[in-house]
Amino acid sequence: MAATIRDIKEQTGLSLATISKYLNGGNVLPENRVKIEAAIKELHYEVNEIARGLVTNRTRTVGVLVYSVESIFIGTLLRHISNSLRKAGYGLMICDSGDDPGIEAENVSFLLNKKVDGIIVIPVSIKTDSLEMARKAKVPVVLLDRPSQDAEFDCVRIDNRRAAYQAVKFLLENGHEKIGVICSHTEYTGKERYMGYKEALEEAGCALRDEYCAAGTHSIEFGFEGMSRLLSLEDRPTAVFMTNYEVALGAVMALNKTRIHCPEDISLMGFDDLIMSHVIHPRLHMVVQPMKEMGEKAVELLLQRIGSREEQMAMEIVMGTRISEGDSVARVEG
Amino acid sequence: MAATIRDIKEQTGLSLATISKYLNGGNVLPENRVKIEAAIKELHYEVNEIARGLVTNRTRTVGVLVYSVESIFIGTLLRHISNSLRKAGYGLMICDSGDDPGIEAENVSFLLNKKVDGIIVIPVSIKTDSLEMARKAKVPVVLLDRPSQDAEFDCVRIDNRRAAYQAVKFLLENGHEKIGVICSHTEYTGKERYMGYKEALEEAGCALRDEYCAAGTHSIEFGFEGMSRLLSLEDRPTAVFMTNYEVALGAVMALNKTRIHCPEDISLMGFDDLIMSHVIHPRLHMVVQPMKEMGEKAVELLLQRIGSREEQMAMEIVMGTRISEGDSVARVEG
DNA sequence: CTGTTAGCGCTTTCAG
DNA sequence: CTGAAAGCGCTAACAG
Repeated sequence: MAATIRDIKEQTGLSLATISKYLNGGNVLPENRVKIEAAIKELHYEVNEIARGLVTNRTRTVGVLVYSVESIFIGTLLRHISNSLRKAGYGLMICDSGDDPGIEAENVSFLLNKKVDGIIVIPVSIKTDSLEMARKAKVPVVLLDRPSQDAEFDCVRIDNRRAAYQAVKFLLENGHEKIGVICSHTEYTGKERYMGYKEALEEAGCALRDEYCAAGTHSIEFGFEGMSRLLSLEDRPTAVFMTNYEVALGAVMALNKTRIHCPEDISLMGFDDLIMSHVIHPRLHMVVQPMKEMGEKAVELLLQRIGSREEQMAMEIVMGTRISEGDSVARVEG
Repeated sequence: MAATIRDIKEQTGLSLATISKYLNGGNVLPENRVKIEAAIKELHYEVNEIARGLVTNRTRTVGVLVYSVESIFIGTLLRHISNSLRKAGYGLMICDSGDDPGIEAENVSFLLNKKVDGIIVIPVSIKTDSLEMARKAKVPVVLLDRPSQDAEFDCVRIDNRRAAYQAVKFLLENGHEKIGVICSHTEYTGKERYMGYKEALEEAGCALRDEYCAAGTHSIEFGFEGMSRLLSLEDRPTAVFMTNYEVALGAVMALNKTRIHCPEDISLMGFDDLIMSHVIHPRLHMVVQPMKEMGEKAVELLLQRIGSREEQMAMEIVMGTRISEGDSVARVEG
């Protein structure tokens, strides 16, 4: 059996209270501090977090609820979240919702049952009914990547619409007028990014052509299909905006199946700088979100909420994005 | 505050013991059962897992230690593990080792501190020193995908060497003699798969040509680089075996940059049937491992170990693989 | 089958 | 600053 605080008591002759106080960073006479530290070392003592949790009602564990653990985007975010949490001594309990709001709700209740101190969620949708239980239980929740419809929860995200707007504007500034888009019309980020695309075109007085918009899901499959569709058009676009990482992967594969070259024949603008970017030639121009900072901020905000007793107003942290330039956008003459 | 077993006691007039017994599936008089159930419903009572854990020394939580949470292969495995675990009422605490054995060791100690009931690990390497602490603490460990050097731990995996052997044999049977390989020489699976490749060629009496072996890491980047290298050879191979998913992705991208076509000009054999397979044209022939079954088996074995008190001999579960046929292998005439 | 009684290992008043 | 004592919410003997 592992050593307990009681063994330390025997070893040092001090009382439980004193030892506990030391363990929690309280002030203890130097000589006692030395004794305790020696005993801890000798007995390989480590605090039993479970017992501590029972009395403090804190488990030093946070739940992380993601819409799909298979997504590369999520994987990257997860790495940063996990690192930050570890640094703070917190563990993370992961739940995969499999893109299903019903499972998401079940997972919330599971996590509450596990008595997590807080929950970071990358939600399936902006309808966040599934999170009501957490609110009732007064367990802090921080949304990541996607906000809730009514801004009732803290959220860390980017301004998807503006990011897309800037990306398309970049294409416009390079003389492109026939700009296609491959996006998702089933998810929040995809829809927002489409709106940004639309606004940029409208502002520039460009006609919005239905056939230039390939709307499906944020998946490699659809990226492939969408790009194939755009390329087969009689009057095909001179530039294409791909609204997420998976879409861009599939789209580039589709392009590579053809004789059409980037950037000579067609310009490309992607979203999210993940592993692929080091592989694709030419290097893609793309919108970059600060993944690391987003993960860290979400953790920071959550821990802050966990730390403060009183409830506060929900807040949104909107991170900036930038366009990383590659070699995939050509200048065309109007 | 949430209701406790004490509130149920007040409500029903029964003793703690009876209620606890009911909660743990024991036999209780029908009338009492009804009373208890009514009280539970009314008070929204839920067991406090923390308190239970303190006395039973079980947390119903297992640690999952992965070499990198960003890998798509891991993501897929994670989904299956997480599902199985959830079904059994277990939570999973994830730790990302970032491909670093040092961090892996730290994570083990972190998980032990969190009092997980067992650990599933997809290890950084087959040198599993980092797991010694778990063994000492008598916390069951099940390895997944990669075994430990000395087979000291339970393990669920495939026979990488044989799987590769069969894949290459398939190519040989289709008349190919000039077969290239893109593999990793830094990781266990890559090395094993290379060995399988080698054995198949030797058995068939084919010469092993150094320039046909592109050895690097299991990454998209290296897949791209390796394939580029093979394609640029004067006397290039007629078929290429790509020993993992990321490598195959990169390799296909490299191929698509050229005028060389698959399967007319070159045949391809991949490894792991993940999302990509639905996108790449022609559909790849590939070695398929039973990801779902592997994840499930690992969980099953671990829970079994957790359940039985006595220590048993380590066992290996080696799952079968199969070759999924696509359109990427052409028959060539010897 | 049910109730009583002890704790699990730790924190936390409250005195001293 | 330190110690004694109570108790977090639950399970596990052991009687009855």
